[in-house]
Amino acid sequence: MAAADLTTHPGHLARRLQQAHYLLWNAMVSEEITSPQFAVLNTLVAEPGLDQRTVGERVGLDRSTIAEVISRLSRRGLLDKVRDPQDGRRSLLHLTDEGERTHRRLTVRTARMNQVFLAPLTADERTVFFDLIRRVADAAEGLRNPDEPQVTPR
Amino acid sequence: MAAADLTTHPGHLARRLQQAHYLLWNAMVSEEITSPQFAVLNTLVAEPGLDQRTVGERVGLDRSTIAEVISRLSRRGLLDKVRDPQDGRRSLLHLTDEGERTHRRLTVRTARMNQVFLAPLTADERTVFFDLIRRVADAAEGLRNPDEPQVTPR
DNA sequence: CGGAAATACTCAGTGCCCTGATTAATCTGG
DNA sequence: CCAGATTAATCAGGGCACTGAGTATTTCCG
Repeated sequence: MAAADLTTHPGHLARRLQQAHYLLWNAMVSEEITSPQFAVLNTLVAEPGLDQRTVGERVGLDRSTIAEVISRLSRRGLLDKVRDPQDGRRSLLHLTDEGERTHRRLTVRTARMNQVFLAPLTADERTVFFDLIRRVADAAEGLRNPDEPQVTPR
Repeated sequence: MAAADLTTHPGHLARRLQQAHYLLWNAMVSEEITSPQFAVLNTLVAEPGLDQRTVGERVGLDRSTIAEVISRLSRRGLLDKVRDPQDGRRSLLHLTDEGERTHRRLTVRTARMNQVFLAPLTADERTVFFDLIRRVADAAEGLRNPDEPQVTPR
């Protein structure tokens, strides 16, 4: 009795949206490099030499997950990992030439995939789509870190 | 050079949204039962006796994942799994009393959590939020099964 | 009837995602 | 200066998500 309607549950919709994206990514972008892996490459293109924890923060991955993703990228020779001589706890990350080439190649394909993914929406709707999701995600993340100012600097 | 802006990548936003939901679920609903597990319980409340594959279809999980989720729920005594005497390939699923109690208890908490999760949006915005996500997810799923009629019967 | 095709499920393998505990290095205050 | 707190990374463990291959059962058709 009284089963809930999952189509009005944001968590269920978020999961379905992510799954749909996963499948399209595999079909249109790459079967080797995943979307989170691309996010890491993209961050290191913008800010080479970041440490592991900060990269995780940029792309929204916790310490354990970012360690796994980086270890896979490193194993495939897409990035280098060296101990910070100034602070022996940190590992500093830099893309290899191969890593930069891969990023460049996938950037083009990712843009194409996003076009297909968002095709059902008009330009105005896409703006709203981004805005609504961002607001919900940001607010929920804010609940986790009550110490941070409500508008995160940066 | 030329790093992409991930805040305009729907896949990245979808992942962040799901992670935010995961954390809130853990904090406000249950640390034992996950959101996909609740979705399975919910489906079996509405339609007892479904087979495994159909449940997976209802909640959007592939054959392997639904098998794992069901095995966990079964191990915890929340559902029973019996071979269909009419068709020896199928396993038919029914909630136990404990499973129904758990579903009832979590339904209340889930509703509360959704309120908190969607708090940043007005009532109108929530409607748009659901509509946009559903349209994008449905369209992407449609790309996978080109044989299905564009408006799925049911 | 009987073999080929389809179907439901399982298994192995890869990757993402989190928490809690541990280890190593740095920083801080008395 | 040095003991305790903090921080970066690792490790163990549980769960979600997919693909490809394999098994058992049923169905379809000649």
